[in-house]
Amino acid sequence: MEDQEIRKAGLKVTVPRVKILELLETSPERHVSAEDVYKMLLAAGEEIGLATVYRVLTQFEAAGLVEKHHFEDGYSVFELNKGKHHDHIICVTCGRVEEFVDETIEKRQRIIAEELGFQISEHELVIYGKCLDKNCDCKKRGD
Amino acid sequence: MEDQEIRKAGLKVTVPRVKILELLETSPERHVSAEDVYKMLLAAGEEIGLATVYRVLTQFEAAGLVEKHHFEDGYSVFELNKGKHHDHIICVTCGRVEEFVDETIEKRQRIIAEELGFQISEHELVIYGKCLDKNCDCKKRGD
DNA sequence: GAGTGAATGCAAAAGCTTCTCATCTATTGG
DNA sequence: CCAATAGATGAGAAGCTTTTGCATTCACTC
Repeated sequence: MEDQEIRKAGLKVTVPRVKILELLETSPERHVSAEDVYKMLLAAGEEIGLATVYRVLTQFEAAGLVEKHHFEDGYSVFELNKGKHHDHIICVTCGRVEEFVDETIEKRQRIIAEELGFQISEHELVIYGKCLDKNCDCKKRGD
Repeated sequence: MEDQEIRKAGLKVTVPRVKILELLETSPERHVSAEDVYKMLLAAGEEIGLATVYRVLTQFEAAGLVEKHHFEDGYSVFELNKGKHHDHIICVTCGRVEEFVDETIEKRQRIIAEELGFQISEHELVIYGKCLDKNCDCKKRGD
């Protein structure tokens, strides 16, 4: 299970690494900060230091197991790498994050980069807006 | 000149504000960090505190005079608001920033937001890549 | 030109993230 | 199964960017 992925990444299979990977795979919220992970581990009764959480997430990122994003709040969020690229749309009211992929946008980006003489290594598109879903928690709470 | 814009923003016309706005208008690099601004002011012989630079830039942003962006390096960069929205492509080698606008991408974003039930307030698209321009400083330096 | 509310500078503090280092642990070979 | 060792961890210190508190100074109004 998780052990193999960690081993494949060239890392020793340790309790913190297994627990963090497990947590990323089972968390209801895919996009979590290091602090979130730390708190969830504490809540689950795991004694794992915040520094370790940062180290492990960084290693997982280097190994391609997770992706790191910089949304507008100043801290980073991590998510399990599902293998397929996608962009994000975030509700400025409730913070809900939705993912999407649009081949038209992807294609235009490649064309633009070429026109400007760049060789794309990656890109990050984030749309901010208000989610209009009546059933969203932020509507029920009225914030 | 600058005085009017500052006054229009509902702010008193002070030396720090005028100097910072001047600097943003004349700087060869459009995208600057607070630290950059601070250092440029020092270099120009101005005695303006870093805290003031942050405060002024934040006020300018609130007033719509400048825009703040979060690229991948952990700190924020500011640029003069020219009025028309644009996205960025950044060279991961030399840090050069180019701006672009693509109506196709803009349109797709509006459609995606609508489909997902969001009302767009803003968005940020950043493409990272290597610039292939032989004349770019980063090529000449060979980094 | 005086009065007042806002702006500034400095230092301290606050977030997030990384580093240091002593201690502990997973892995390997015997 | 155990010892040796390279690597991992935890706790706190430190680093960076950004914000805040407060006494002082300044811009605008009358």
